[in-house]
Amino acid sequence: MTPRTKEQNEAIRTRRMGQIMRAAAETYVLKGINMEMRDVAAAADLGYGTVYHYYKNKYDLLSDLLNMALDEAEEMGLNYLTKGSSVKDYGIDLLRRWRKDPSLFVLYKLGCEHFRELPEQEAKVFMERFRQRVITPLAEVLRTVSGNPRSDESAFLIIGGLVGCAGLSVYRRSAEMNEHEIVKLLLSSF
Amino acid sequence: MTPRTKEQNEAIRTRRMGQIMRAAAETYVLKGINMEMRDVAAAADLGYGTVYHYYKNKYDLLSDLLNMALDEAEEMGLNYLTKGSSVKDYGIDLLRRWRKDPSLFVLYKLGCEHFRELPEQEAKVFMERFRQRVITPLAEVLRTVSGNPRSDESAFLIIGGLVGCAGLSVYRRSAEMNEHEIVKLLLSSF
Amino acid sequence: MTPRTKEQNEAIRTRRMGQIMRAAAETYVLKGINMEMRDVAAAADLGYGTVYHYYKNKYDLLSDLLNMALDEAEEMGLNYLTKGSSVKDYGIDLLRRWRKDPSLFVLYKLGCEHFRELPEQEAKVFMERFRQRVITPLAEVLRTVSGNPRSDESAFLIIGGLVGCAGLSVYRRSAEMNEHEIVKLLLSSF
Amino acid sequence: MTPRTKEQNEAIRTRRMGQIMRAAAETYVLKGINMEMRDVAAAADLGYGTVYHYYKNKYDLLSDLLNMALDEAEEMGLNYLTKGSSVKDYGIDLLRRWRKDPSLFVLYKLGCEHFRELPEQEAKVFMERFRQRVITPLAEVLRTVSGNPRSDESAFLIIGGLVGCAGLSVYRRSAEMNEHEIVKLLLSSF
DNA sequence: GATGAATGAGACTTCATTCAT
DNA sequence: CATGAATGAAGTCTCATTCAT
Repeated sequence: MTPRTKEQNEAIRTRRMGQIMRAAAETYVLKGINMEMRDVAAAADLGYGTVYHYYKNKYDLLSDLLNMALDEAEEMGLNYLTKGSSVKDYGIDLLRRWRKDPSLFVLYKLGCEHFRELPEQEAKVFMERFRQRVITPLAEVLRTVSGNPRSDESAFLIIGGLVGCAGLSVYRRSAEMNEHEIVKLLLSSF
Repeated sequence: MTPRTKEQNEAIRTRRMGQIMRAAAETYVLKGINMEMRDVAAAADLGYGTVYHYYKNKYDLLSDLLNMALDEAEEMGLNYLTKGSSVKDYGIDLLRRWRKDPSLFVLYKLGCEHFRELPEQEAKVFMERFRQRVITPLAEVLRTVSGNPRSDESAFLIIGGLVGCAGLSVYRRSAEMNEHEIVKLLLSSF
Repeated sequence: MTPRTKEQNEAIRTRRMGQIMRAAAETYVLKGINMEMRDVAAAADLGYGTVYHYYKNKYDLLSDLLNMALDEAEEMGLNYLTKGSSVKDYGIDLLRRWRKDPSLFVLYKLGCEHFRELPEQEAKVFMERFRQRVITPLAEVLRTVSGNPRSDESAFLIIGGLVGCAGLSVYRRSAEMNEHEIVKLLLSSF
Repeated sequence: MTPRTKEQNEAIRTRRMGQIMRAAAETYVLKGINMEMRDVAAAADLGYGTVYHYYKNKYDLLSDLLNMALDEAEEMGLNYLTKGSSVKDYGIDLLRRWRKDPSLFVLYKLGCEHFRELPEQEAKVFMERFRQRVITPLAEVLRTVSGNPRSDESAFLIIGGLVGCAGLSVYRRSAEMNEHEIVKLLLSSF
């Protein structure tokens, strides 16, 4: 009888956007940049008009997805720095999160590809953010731990290697991923 | 106005197809699966009708590209097995070839993504070939070298890690790539 | 929490419909046939669901608008005929009303364009009404005043010319419109 | 056997663009801003992909149309100024051209509506051009002829009135338009 | 052999309209 | 009565592919 309150609407919006985001991440992992809005809508179990109710277009959706993931990635990095656990633990943690949260994996994957499939301008912006909020914090640690002067480069390599290995199971869509084996291969020197 | 001889025509064909293939690989690296035939033609410095003169369609072109690369990859593997050089040398060699020949990198990259952006049927076929002609030979060596029983898995991880690391410079389109650093990171245990 | 009386509801309805109608006219002037229901709702300072609470659809709203305007136009014509003022005064009066009431201007504007942006059937109906209730009465006067035998044609031309001139200030959304100058230009022979 | 020469291609392009432009003008007159690219293509007797081969999008097409018309309008104005014929002759000429060349009519029509159905930025640009290349030259003449100090305003009114009147027959899609009657109504004082 | 004009399937996106609250 | 979330029909536009020269 009375229309929904502002709060109710806000709650709906929040829920829907989460739903869509999750669907988008899954769809992206499956199809890559050619994911269709129809697929996303279907995966979110919504009409596809609804996706456009919340996101102006495909790249807007992808942007939001990446920004959310950047927040999570940064927070995870800080958390790791604070707790001061080892690089190996960091790797294990990362691999586990990627498996649980596809959007996080998508961020790192695109980051390692310099976001090349995004519109040029956007790619530049995200690359900068990725470097600042993900790579540099890790590089900082590497510098502390091993006195590596080219640690930015090394941080990139570590992430690149992890992404490459993780992709193998992500794209196989197998539940299993032997984080320990990967970390042993890549991070045995830490 | 004398017509060309058969040999001359054949020579032209061969040259053109090489030109197109190389252009396709470069374009793929730049744009991913969304590379346009127009881009390929432009990169090859040919009219875009010409690409269709040589290749029936986009996937035909991509297939040819991947098959060529498979040949090269297999040969390189055999060569390596014969000469019996170390896993590290193999890695270094691989990284160098990827830098020089984008199509070879594209093969390994797609392989690590299970060729997921190709039409399903084609993806299956290529995945099978990739495993047989690239992964298994490497796994064989690993088994010999280290007695690793899960060596297929390990071979995949090594390739995945290398692809992830190599991508960092490939996509940055920088000439430099520190093969030794990458190999030290990934293959220090070999 | 006492429910509203019938009268109160009726009053609300009337007020709302006026609000929406005026908003629709303003929006139409601004955007033309591509006016969006969202724009109308926003201009009326109402939620956009509310517009649909009162009008079944866009053309229903436009129809109502035009019918209201037709009533006013006809009444104005009768009034003018009765009072027997000059064609010039009629012109001045018309220009003033258009400035004050956008919906009236919209009616004449669409009339001069044969309602061509409306669905065909509706266009026909409105064209007929427009002719009967607006053009013919004016033509009648012209015939009396100047013995013009093609007075329907002339009436149309007069209205067309006035609409064309008025549009200049209407679309500029400037408050000022020099009615006297316009009438001097167009109706100096009357 | 040989591909087309540059000149042949250029000739084709020119012809096609003319064909499309003419079709667009006709379609615009018929449907207004809601003209569909399909309609334009059909009117030009071309596949609709072809329209996009020549014009990036609907507004690009409309822009080109208006710019062409601006050229013609300006030239006509200059011609008229040079020959020094009367304002009445100018009116007659204008009305005749509008009848023969819909794109010219579209320009003046949109000009009188401040190009309000175009994207805001574009509207501003075109309004400026319209004023400079169409209105001001006419105003110049009016100033000379009648010493009118507000001649810009008057020039607009004259054009507005003519457009309003001309629209009556244009939208009726009747071949006949009594230019003399219109000019007598509007320009008897010149 | 080489080219670019022409095309339409299919993806993207808008917006009128429905509907639950 | 009032609202905005949800939806899909219908339009816009891209791009792989065909074809005449």
